[in-house]
Amino acid sequence: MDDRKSRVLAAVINQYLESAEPVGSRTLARRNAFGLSAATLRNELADLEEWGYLDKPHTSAGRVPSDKGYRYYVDRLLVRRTLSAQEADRIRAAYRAHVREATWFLQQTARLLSGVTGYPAVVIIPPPPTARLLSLQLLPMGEGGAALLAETDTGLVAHRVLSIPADVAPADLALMTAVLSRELSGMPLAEVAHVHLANLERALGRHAALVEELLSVLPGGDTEQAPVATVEGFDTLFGFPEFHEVERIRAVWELLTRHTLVGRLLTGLGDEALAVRIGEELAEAAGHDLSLVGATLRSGGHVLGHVAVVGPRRMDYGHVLAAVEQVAAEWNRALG
Amino acid sequence: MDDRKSRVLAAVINQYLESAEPVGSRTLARRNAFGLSAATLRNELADLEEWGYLDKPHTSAGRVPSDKGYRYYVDRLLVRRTLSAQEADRIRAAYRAHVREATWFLQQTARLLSGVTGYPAVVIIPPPPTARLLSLQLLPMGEGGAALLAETDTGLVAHRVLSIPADVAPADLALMTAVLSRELSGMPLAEVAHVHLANLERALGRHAALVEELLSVLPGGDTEQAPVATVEGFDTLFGFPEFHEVERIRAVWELLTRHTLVGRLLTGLGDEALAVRIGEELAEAAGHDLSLVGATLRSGGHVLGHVAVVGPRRMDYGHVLAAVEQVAAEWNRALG
DNA sequence: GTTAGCACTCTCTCTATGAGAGTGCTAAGT
DNA sequence: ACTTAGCACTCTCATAGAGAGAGTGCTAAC
Repeated sequence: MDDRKSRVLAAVINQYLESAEPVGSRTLARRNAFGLSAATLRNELADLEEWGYLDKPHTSAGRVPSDKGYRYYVDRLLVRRTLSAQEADRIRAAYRAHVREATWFLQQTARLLSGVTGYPAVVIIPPPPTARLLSLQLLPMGEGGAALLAETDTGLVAHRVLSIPADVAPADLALMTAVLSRELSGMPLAEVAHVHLANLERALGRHAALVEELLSVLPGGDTEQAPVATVEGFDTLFGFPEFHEVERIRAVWELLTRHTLVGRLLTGLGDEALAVRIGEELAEAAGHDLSLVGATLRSGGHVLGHVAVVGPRRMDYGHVLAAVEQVAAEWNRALG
Repeated sequence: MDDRKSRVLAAVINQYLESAEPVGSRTLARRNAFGLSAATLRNELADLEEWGYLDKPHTSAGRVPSDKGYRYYVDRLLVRRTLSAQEADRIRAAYRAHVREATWFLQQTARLLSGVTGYPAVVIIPPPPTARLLSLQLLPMGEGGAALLAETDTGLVAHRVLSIPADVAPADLALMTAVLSRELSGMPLAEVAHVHLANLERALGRHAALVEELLSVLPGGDTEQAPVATVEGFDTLFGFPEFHEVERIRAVWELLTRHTLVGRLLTGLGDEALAVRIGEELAEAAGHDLSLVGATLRSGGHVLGHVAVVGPRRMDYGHVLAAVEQVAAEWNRALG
């Protein structure tokens, strides 16, 4: 692949990113100052197609980038862009807040990323098998209420507000807190909901059953063992011609909202700091005309979850890469 | 409108609810045992059309119910159905949990209703001007963290987990809690975020700025003055032929996710216990082929918010009415 | 009041046609 | 040896016309 072919490939892809229409030799010659005629470009295009960088929808249509073409473009041809000052500020500002709730954080991050890029964004935090309970508090909360707060070593706090029977006094809650802290702290979160309460029962007496019930609603517990995932900006897809059929939209919806699918999508990123997956590389049937730009979220040393922008393969990779990278960096800084 | 015409209208609507296709006199005669010929039915249909209960998409098509037709059907012809035992159980079970968080409650309710009916469901709780702060607590939470818990007289609890500077000791938090409780309790929630802190400043000294910042992230405060709304089950719409064009889907998405629009939609219900809005009755441009079945959520005496199922006008009103009614009743029982 | 019959209307599907865009190949030019 | 003009060919898309199918409204007979 010589230099000229690279330039031609880049030109085809850039034009296709804008127009979403197959690119023909004529318009390519006219719009770019190659100093080459359409006929010469046709030869170049034929070579690029033969080598698999371009596809043709049908015999007499222009060329369209293939997965391999996009891949080459992203790896070698793309000029890494930096975000505008406003965008960078917007991202920094978002992480200046004091809030430290898992759900709030996820939603803010997804919304921010979708807002900046104009594509849907998804954040997922699988309940990490490694996450351990640091503290567990049960606090009186108005009449008949109690707050259950659980802090893990991932830096995020899970919490639930519960109602409790009237005959449970604040002192009882304090007792439960003491017992639970002693018995459960340091325990992997995944086990908390299933913990056998033999020890607890003796210590808690008549409240044992209540505690068991309370623990089961803890996020990450029985009722919410699915990973916590948030998708924002789905509606941006309505604007792209590649999703003008309902079936396409539906397939992407399915992909983005079914936790198992998103989970597979994002855990596939492993611990790469910044990764791009194009079309078939996603290895999801529904995703063959999608691309994903993702990053790994860390807390302390280990992998906390992933954040990604998902959009049509015809995506503004330069911009999205910069945005995802920046957001992940700010997140990691804020929680690291 | 004599009895026979009513029966004909009901038959047309029932058939249209199933098929989504205009109903012709021939099939109508064949499927229903009216003991009448197609020709006679044609006369009846012509009358019903003239009176505005039916429409014709074009001259030589069958009949389709009009808003007025659906309205008559819902008000007079519909046989109120009861939910199946399983459905009723499912709804009851959902409200047996001890959780009392606003967001959790909203999401559960919307998901439940959508799951039972097969249409999208939406729950909205506008920040009630009448809601007053009952208690406000600031509790230490792990290292560098604090939980801000605010209980209002609507029975739901708002809360945020925050990070705080390292030099703020638990004792400081206790002080803040005491001062804030004294100064703010009984205050309408809407004012809390804007409260002038003259009194507080004296009492809190160097922590005043911090407190001010914390209060601003309180739900219902500055950063979240929009009503809390949740939509679940949007994807059910993909299955209906009336939404097979992306523009339709997009319009409904817009309607359901823009808080101002949902707000208008649902506050339009006033305090009706159970209400049906059909097509143009919604008074929303995007909603002219939608219907809504909504109910009012109460807490104590006053209106807390609304819950609704939104779907195509061609909706299984009997089933949806029963489900919405039941869910609202359970909610009101759980929080009343 | 009900029904059969019939002309009429409108949509939907299928087919044919032509315009437009683009390709691949060949032969000539540099 | 590379580049370019020219041209035949292919494929899609938009348009128009024909015919089938479904349904209506009206009339006249029961």
